[in-house]
Amino acid sequence: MRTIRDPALLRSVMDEHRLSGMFGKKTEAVMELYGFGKGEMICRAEDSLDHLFMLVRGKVKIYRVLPNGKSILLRFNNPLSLIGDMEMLGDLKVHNTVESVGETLFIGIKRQALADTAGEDPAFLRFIIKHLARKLNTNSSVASLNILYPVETRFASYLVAITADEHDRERIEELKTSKLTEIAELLGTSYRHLNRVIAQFVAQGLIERTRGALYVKDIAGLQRLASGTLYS
Amino acid sequence: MRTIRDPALLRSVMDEHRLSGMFGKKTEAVMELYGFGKGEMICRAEDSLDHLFMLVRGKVKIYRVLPNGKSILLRFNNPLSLIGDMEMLGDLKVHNTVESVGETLFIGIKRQALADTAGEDPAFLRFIIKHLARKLNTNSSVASLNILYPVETRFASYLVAITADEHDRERIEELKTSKLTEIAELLGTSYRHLNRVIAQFVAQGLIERTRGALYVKDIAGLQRLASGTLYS
DNA sequence: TGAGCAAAAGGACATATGTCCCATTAAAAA
DNA sequence: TTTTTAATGGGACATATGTCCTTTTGCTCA
Repeated sequence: MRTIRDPALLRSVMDEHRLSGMFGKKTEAVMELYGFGKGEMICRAEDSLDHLFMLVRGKVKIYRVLPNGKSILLRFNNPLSLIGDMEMLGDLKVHNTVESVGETLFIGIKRQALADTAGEDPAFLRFIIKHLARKLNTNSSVASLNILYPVETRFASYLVAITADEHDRERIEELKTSKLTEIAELLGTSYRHLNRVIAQFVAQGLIERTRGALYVKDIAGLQRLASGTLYS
Repeated sequence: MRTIRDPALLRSVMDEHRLSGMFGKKTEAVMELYGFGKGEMICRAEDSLDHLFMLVRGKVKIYRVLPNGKSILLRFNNPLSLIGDMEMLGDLKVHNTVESVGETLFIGIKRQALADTAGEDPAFLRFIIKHLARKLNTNSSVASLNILYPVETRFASYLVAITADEHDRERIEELKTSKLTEIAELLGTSYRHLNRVIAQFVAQGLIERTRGALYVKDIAGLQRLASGTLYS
C-alpha cells in the first residue's frame, strides 16, 4: 500500500464519482489517496483495519476463507464501493479478504479521523448507510438465490447480469477458462459442474463455446431460465 | 397494526434497551409505539414502508418469497432489531416479508420525521450503521455457510447456537415438529432431509428425540461437527 | 511437422439432497 | 375403548453436485 499525496488527483477522482461536496468540509479534509498493486491484499480475516476505503479506480475481489480452509468468492467490486465500512463503523472484525485485482486506487479515511470528523457528519453517515443497505440487499438476494436454485439457474442469471454489464456486446471475453474456475467459485460450485452446465447450455443453443471463450447466443432463453432471479 | 400512545411504556422500553439518551432530543420526540398481533405482517415484498421500526418486544420472522413462489426463511429477529432500515435509509424496495410471530411491539419513526430529524442526527445514524453492519456480517456468514457446508454441519451449528441461547437448559422444546419444518426452511433444506440428519445424529448419540422434541446430549460432539462454523 | 506438455473438457462413480408417497404413531372423535 | 383423522417419520427413487482421474485439445519447441 502506498500513500499518494496528490490533491489534484484526489479532486479529480472525487469529481469522477460525484463525491465533491457530498461530505462536510471536515470530512473532505481528512481524505487521502492510497494505491494498491495487483494481487495486493487490502485486508484479510483477523486483520485490524486502520482505514475506511472507498474504491475509486480498479477492481477488487472479495472472498471469505472458512475454518475448514475452503474459500468462497463473494463478489467483485467496482468503483464506487466501500471497504471496511462494517469494520470501522460497526465495530466488527474483518471477516473477508479483499484483494486488488489489478492496480487500484482508494480514498482512505483514517480510523481516528473517522471518529473525529466523519462520524459526526450526517451526509457522510447517510452515504455509508446507503452503501451498506445496498450491500446487504445484494447479499441477501444472492444468498437466497444460491440456496434455492440449482447452478443451472444461477449461471443463467450470472450470464444475463454480465451480458447486461457488457452493454450490447454479446461476447464475453472475460470468460476465458482461467476465469471459469473463478466463476465456479463465485457460484459456489465446482469447475467440473459448471462445465457440465455449460455443455448443457451449448447443447440447448443458448451459448457457444470456442477455445475457452463463451458467446451468448440466446439471451432471451437465458433470461427465461433465470426466471426472474437476478444477481443484484 | 395499532398505534399505542403510551409515553410511559415508550420510556420503559427505551430504558429496557438502553436507548434513552442515545438519540438526539429531536429524534426521540418523533418516536411512537406500534403493536402487531400474531401472524400480522409488518411488511411484505413490494410494499412501500411508512415507518422505520425497532423491534422492542416479541419476535419476528423474516423470509423472502422468490419469483418461483418458493420462500426461504432468512432468520428470526429478537429485540433489539431494526425493520425497514434498508428501505427507509437506503432507498430500496422491500424484498423481505416480516411477520410478527406472537405479539410484538415496535418503536416506529415515520418516514417524514426520519428525513426531517433523525436523518440529521449522527448518533442515530451511527446506531443504524452498527445494526446494518451486524446484519450484513451475519448474512454473509450464513450465506457462505449455506453454500459450503452440508446440512449436517449447518444443523449442528444451528443446534449449538440455539442451545447457547437457551442457556444451560439442554432441552430444546421449541423443536416440536411443527417447528422442524421451519428449521428445515431456515437451513434451506427439506423437512425430509432434515429428518434424515436428525436420525443420523440420534444414531450417533448426539441428540435424542422423543415425541417431536429434541434433546441435546452431546454438545461437544455437535461443536466438533460444526467445526468452527457458527450461526452469527 | 511431430513429440511432448499443459490446459481444458469430459467420464465414472460417490454423495448430498429433493420429491413422492406410504407406514406409523399420536391426537381427536365417537 | 375403538375408530377415525391428522401429524410425524421413514422408504424408494430421482436429481444435483462433488471428487477423482482419463481423454482430448491446443500449444510450444525442437
